[in-house]
Amino acid sequence: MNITQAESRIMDALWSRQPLTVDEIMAQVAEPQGWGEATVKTLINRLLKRKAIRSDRIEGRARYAPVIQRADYVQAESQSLLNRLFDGQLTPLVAHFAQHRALSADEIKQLKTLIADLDDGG
Amino acid sequence: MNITQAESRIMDALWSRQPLTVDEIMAQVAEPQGWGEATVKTLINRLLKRKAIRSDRIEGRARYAPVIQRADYVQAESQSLLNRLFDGQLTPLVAHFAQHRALSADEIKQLKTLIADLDDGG
DNA sequence: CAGCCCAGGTTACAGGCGTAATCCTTGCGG
DNA sequence: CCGCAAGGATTACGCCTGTAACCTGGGCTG
Repeated sequence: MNITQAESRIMDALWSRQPLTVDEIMAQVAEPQGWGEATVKTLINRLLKRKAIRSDRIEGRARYAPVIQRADYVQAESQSLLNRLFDGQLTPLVAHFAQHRALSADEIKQLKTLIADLDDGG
Repeated sequence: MNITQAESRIMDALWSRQPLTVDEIMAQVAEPQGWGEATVKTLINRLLKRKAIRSDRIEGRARYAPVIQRADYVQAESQSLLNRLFDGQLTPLVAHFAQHRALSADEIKQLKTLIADLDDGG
């Protein structure tokens, strides 16, 4: 279920609130892109065709809602990146950021807390 | 400096060893893809044109070497993913994996060690 | 010195993606 | 009941990407 970058903007709108009409999606999505309505409609129809979203006619208007879950999409994208660049492992990615983006003390603290919680909770 | 997925296979070869001739790249790259030589040549030329790699004629043969660094590429790709999916933050990505991919005890230990070292070393 | 072969460069082409205009359908107002 | 407008579907189109065939210039061989 490949979702392109442009399409993912539509998905984002629907993941944040659903179901939405074309106009409502336009409102959420047109912001930085400056897309025309026709463009949004095309994206919607491509997503429909691939069953990534679904349309229900409610009160005479078509409303669109996501079929695939955001978590699944995020998972697939992230795992794909890990596979391509970090041998499928999460730790090397964190290590990379540690070296090359100079994690702030705050971020390190957050991570530490998170990991600690995992230990406890898991 | 956008590098496509197919192109990144060429880059991987050159990052692992350089400079390489077309034949040598073929040897490293053809493996799972089953690419013909013409395909590899095209990819090489596209990368050349965009100055992602460079060619030097050594002993009468063209040898190719990366111009852009792997770390930079990895950084750009990773940051782009974080921006698109995790609000630019690393911690939410780790948190996501913690929830959805059930990190193994071993991975958690690795991460913990890594974070601890960051604290010390930084 | 002529031709051939090979490495390297140039052109090709189909499918996907971003972007959009155009067409069709159906409910509503007259 | 008829036409029109809004909404939704269909078609369009150029660029990018994956994949590859073809052309060319220069050195080796006879």
